Amino acid sequence: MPTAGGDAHSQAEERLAAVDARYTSKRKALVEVFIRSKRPMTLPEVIAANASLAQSSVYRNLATLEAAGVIHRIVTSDDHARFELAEAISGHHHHHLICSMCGSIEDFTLHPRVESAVAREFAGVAERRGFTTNAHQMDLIGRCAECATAE
Amino acid sequence: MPTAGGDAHSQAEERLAAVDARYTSKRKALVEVFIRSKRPMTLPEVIAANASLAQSSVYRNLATLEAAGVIHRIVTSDDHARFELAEAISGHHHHHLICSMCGSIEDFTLHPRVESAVAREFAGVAERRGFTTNAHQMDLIGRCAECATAE
DNA sequence: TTTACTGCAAAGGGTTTGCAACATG
DNA sequence: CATGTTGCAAACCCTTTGCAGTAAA
Repeated sequence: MPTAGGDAHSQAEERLAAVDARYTSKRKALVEVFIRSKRPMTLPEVIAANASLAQSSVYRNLATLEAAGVIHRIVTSDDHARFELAEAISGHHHHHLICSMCGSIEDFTLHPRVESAVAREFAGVAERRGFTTNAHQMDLIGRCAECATAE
Repeated sequence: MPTAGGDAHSQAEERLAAVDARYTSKRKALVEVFIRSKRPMTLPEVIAANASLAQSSVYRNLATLEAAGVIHRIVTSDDHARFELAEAISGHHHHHLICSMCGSIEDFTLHPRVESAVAREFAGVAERRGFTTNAHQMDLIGRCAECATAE
């Protein structure tokens, strides 16, 4: 099931094609930034990673890639939204440690046993409520190691 | 542990006092709006529920109440943030069904067994990463019954 | 050549903030 | 009285959008 890192680009191309969008060099460069990154990134971080990307185009391309299911957007109370490769692309189901002080986000995973127990529960709830579910988010909110000592 | 609905006000007063803030009539009215509401509310909804509340004061008071641990803020990709009573006040540990089309939010709960299995996992992860954890969020993203049929 | 994409600059809009009047202890 | 709160209006700033030029099918 997990997708090898290498064909994230071809996956992206396919998914874009399914939405009648092109996999342009700018979009490729954008996806490349996320492949290289180990954690969700804000827009300034994306542009810092590749200065040839224009702000408005990045926002537009992230929206397009999100609609195509290539990119996932994470919104916290931090100023900037953060973006990462969608799980279907990264092949890496995970959760987030979100620092409520500095807004940084790290990934972590759960034991498969707990993960599937939760998934079953979620499916039951969704069905009972007539809710069509795409995804869940299961994140830890707190203070990262740095911020905990900083204070 | 769960707090009876009735003393949400006194809890709020205590927590505000701990932060050297007053429990003014406006703040009381604001908390009252949340006590009466069954789901997280946006700012326009709060003001619609009590027109005597001024926008900027509500934002400021929500920030104060959030800092005091009385109110919890939920940010989604919807335009407005949503607010609800903090679990310590409502005494009601729950999760959210978030509609990615209309932004509406409903509450739901999990079986205590699954809930505590997840809590244990989270605690372990937090410890290993040096993360000081206050809370977790475990929400379902999808389409509410209305939006699913609407399309 | 037709349609999608890009980038600049400007607009949009939820949230925050300055400040003067007010209430509270 | 001294300090915290309120409300209006203006400022903020992340994000979106208009538009003219450019690349791709």
